[in-house]
Amino acid sequence: MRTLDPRVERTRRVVLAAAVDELAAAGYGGFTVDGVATRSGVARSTIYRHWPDKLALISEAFEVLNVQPPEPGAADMAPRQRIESLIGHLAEAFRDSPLSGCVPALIDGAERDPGLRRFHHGYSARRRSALVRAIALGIEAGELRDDLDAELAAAALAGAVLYLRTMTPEPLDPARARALVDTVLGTPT
Amino acid sequence: MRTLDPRVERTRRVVLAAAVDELAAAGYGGFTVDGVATRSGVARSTIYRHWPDKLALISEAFEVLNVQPPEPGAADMAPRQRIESLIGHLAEAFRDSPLSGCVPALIDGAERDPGLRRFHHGYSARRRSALVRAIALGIEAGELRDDLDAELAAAALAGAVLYLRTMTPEPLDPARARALVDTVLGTPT
Amino acid sequence: MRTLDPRVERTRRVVLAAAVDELAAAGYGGFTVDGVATRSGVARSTIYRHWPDKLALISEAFEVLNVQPPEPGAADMAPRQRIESLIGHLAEAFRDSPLSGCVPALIDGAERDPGLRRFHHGYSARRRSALVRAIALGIEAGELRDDLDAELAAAALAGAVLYLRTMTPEPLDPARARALVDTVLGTPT
Amino acid sequence: MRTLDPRVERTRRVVLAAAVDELAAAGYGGFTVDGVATRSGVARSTIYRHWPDKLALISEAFEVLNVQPPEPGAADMAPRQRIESLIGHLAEAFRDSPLSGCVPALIDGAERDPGLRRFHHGYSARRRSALVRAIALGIEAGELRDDLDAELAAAALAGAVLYLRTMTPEPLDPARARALVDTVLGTPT
DNA sequence: CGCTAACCGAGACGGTACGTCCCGTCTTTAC
DNA sequence: GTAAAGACGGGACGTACCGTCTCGGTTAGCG
Repeated sequence: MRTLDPRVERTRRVVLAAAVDELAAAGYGGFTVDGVATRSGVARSTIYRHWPDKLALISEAFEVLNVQPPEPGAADMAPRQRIESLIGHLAEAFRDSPLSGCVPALIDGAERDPGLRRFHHGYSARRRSALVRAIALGIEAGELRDDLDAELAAAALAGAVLYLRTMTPEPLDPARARALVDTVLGTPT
Repeated sequence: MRTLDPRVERTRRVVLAAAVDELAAAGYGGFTVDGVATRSGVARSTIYRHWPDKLALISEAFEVLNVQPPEPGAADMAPRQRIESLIGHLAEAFRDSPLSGCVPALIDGAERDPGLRRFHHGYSARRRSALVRAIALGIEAGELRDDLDAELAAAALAGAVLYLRTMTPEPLDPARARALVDTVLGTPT
Repeated sequence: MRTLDPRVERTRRVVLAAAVDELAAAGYGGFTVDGVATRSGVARSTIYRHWPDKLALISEAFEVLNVQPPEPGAADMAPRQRIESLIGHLAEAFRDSPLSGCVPALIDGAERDPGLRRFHHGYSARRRSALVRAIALGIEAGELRDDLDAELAAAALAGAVLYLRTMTPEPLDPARARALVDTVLGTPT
Repeated sequence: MRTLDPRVERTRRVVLAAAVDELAAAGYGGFTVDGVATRSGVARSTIYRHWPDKLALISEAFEVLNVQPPEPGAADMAPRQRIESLIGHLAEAFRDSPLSGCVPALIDGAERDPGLRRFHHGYSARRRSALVRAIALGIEAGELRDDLDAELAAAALAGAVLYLRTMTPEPLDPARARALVDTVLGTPT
């Protein structure tokens, strides 16, 4: 059983893709195994052969979305530029990507299911840490105010994107990422 | 129909209270009319006589939670003090109040149901406006940096509270509200 | 709740009728609640509201078949005539009636389910007792051989009908009921 | 395929044995290919390689049970003795043998499946013919009443055994085989 | 202070989705 | 190269809610 049966590989792939679609379309609450079966063309019984229940499927579908933003040439960027880039990517992801439609579902789901919560918090921590690192570097380099709490600043930056996405009709326009950074971290002198 | 039948009044009251409990306990997804009926001791049919469907009940349950933080003596406070107070209240609400358990549900629910979304965004806007006003006042008074965008700053402050509540295991400790304000708005000179 | 809700009465009636059909068509093994739902036009969920499970429905469907052959003027008949009449009716029932198609199902079902078994044996006993009584009367009256064991003779008579129905392609022709009686009880002198 | 692969022979043997067990334990309705696979230790797919479907396996399992009662020295016995012996064997088989548990299943199964029905009726006919022959001989020899219909008498004798097995809680005690024969055929003078 | 209108409880009903179990077909892997 | 493993589509099971509906019984408050 070392090598994976190609049928299994194929089934897992198409079902997960369909699950992501379903999640974005119907949300955590409206997510339906029947819907995934229909979308994917895979029989319900087959889905249940691979995932013990709906929750397991949802959790794994979320993991599919977990595509870390690349950090190419992170070292080459000035901290502030790096921060703007990260926030820009975040705003982008929260506006356009399939992830965007799933964020509310993920937040609610994490509230109910411990496993999903673990995944969700872990993923957020990983994403956040890049931002925290960049802010800390900026402070160290004297490029940012030294009264900043890097953790809180990161939470404020990412939180603003989250807030505008989930609490207002208009998510943050990626073009305004710089304005946000300026507001929170101060205009560079 | 001017005066309300006391039976109706009583039914609406106990059902809504039960609905809030149910929401906090089971979340948006696990919310069950049967559950509310059981909790409240009111028959399911009676509930459906007063609310057209589950969503309407949920929406109205949320409105019950909508207790605007009082603004007594708002004028008496210095803007910065006022901001700290508002954020402190927000952090409090997001940690302890029954509202806290419902926020994730509300976020996901708003994503699916237009009516709930309207309510949710409207409510957030009302809450946010107090913060924006205070920040604008602070800028005007020269108490805050003049390169601040009041709207973005408010989103960053409230967003940090939201972010820590929904994306990390630990919501913001109200005692750290001041540290957050200092980080986002700058330490007062 | 003394009087029965007419909807309930109606549902029970049409579902049981459909269940009898299904039983005759598909047998004990092939019996399907879905099939009954389709036949009856009653929703599956409604069926399950009235019967806890498939078995309960099957059992009650069998009871519907339990229409005791009338014993009008039983006293007026000579014992032998009475016996021939009973066997004739039995042969008739085993050839034509809806019961006929269900007998094999009943026999197999009784083997698996204790409740069904109780019903089945009790019903058989009631049916048999009329025959036993008639035979005993015949012996007493000197109309039948006195070396007959009434119980065994009844089992042989009813058993022949059962045997021909279940173990051969051709059930007993009711016209041959008399021949059967003559063979088992002896030709009247 | 002239000579049988010993592995095939072995597989057929153990699977059939397991099938008989399964049949007796679960009945026609509860019979499960999975169950046979588990009981026998042979993989489901292997079973399906040797039998086209569940029914074929069941049918052949029944044939395993088809061990005709030996007729050694049949010629040596007086007809009546021969009849008593046959009925005694039958009563025995219907009380103790693995066959007994399968009879109801066989009866119901034969009702639904033509192939099984053919087998079932054919087998019954073979078994019955020995009885019919013995009765006919007895009539010929003047040992039995000459108003007997041999076929009906055989059906009555075998039917009584069947009836008591399937329609009453107590199958016929083999010790009472003689009493049954006496009742149906008359006490020998 | 009695009548009428409404509210209330109980719960039947048709649906939809869940997660389980088994069937019979089929591919894939391993011996 | 054949047997074992087991994936797959399919379909029934029994459970849990949903939202609609009908039915009597009670209770408020108007006349």
